Amino acid sequence: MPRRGAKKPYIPIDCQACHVRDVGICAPFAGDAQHALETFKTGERAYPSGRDFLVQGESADEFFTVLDGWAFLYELLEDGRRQILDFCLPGAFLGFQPELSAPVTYSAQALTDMSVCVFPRSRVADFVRRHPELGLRMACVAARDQYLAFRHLSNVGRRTARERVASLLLELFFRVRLHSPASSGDKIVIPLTQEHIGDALGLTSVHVNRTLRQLREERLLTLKGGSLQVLDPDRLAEVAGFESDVAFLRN
Amino acid sequence: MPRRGAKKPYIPIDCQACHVRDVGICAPFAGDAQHALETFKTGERAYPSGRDFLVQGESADEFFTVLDGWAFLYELLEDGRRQILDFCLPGAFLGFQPELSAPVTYSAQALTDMSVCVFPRSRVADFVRRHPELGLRMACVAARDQYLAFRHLSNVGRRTARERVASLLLELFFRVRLHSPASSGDKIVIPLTQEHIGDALGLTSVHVNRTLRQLREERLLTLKGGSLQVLDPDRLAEVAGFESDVAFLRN
DNA sequence: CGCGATTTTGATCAATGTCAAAGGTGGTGG
DNA sequence: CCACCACCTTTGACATTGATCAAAATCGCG
Repeated sequence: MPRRGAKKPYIPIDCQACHVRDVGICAPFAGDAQHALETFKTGERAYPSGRDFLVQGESADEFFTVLDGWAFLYELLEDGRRQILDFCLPGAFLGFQPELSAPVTYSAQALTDMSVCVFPRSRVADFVRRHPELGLRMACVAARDQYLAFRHLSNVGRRTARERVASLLLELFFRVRLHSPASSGDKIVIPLTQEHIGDALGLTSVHVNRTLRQLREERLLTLKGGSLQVLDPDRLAEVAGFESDVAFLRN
Repeated sequence: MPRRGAKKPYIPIDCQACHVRDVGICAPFAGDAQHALETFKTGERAYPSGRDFLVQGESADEFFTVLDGWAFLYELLEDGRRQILDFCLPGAFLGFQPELSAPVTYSAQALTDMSVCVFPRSRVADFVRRHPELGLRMACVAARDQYLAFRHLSNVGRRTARERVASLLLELFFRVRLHSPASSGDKIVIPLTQEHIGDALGLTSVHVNRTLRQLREERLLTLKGGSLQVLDPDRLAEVAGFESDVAFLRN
């Protein structure tokens, strides 16, 4: 159980300079409207790798946009089994709850050192009243997250281990390349252990390992030391059972 | 593959009389604000049991609130495997998309004869601008749906067949009793086949059957002819691995 | 009464989990 | 620079869950 400690101090920064300003929750405030957003956000904050910055059942009075680094959302069963629900990359919006004042329904842990943009729950209703675009935008972002959760559910419920692993890695491959301008190569950095992959896919890390070996032996991909290399994207997509649509790409 | 045909004619009705007016998307318009909603909704519509009223990949220019009856959302893999994503009861809001003009990302099928309230996508942005509460509300409802999808994912990814079946049936038991005022007894109507249950839980209908037999033999529940009787809610909750929280109840 | 859909059951099989141990790897302190 | 440690990966042997295939029983309904 990773330590949880005092919150890092806030580091206010202006939205104009933000590299995820056109993405997620912030997209509707392009250009001149951006100073409005600055009145809403509380500031920025950094979390070290491994930190649980949201804990299932505890109350939180803020939500976040990821600025840098990776995180993941997860649920823990009583006996310790863990299900990873989603991987969060820069631009992801998280911590928003069905009831604004209710405790959080999932936990979130930093996978790398990361920084987030912090918004106060207490002022969201008021802010949305003055900027209705934000409300609609949050609904759209939530709908997209639902879509991703549904895809994830289909993977876990109806696909084989092989298909699941191929599907997750390919999806992450595309998502990362979308965000990193230096996205040319067939290699990305992916800060996951095989245990993370297993917990996301409903598999044992041991079985993930065997599956990865198989995919490696077929020269489809390489996963080693936090670096994923996709050798044959087309054939991998076939294994993953992707239909033509790669629509989940945008963020 | 169920038939899909001409749309049923619209049946406009006033919101004051609506029995789900305090629920889902409509909740913020309680009382006098309700006539505003009436200017937004297009009308009502009926679908017969078995009808696919949303089809993955097709475009739709409307979204819905369920008024009566059950539906389910699902995804189909190329080879016919089906994953049921969610069961929709009266009050459920569905069909809203990450991009307002994009095609639907899942299919929806009526489980019983049902009626829905229809909203036009084309006017939502405009309406939200005039009624910001709706935007926030949609975001909250979407967040709740995400919570349910996450629970579902944890069930499928990290629980045994026995736990999954217990968990799904207990959840539906509570959800139904919440909505039907005559919710006293230990018996509810549940229009699912064992195949539906399997497709929701990532199991074979054969295995669902064996699991149900086991639960029946332990005098935990009875599922027969569309009627679910929960004989021992507490012990069933234990099997399902529910923590104390039954927070997912509200709609 | 008869038909199609669903449920039930048995026999067998395949995918994935469990347990255990042996390599690797990177980081830290001496 | 080395030794050690914690954590991760890899592999093997074996156990178990749930899938598959097939057939019978049952049910709802026209």
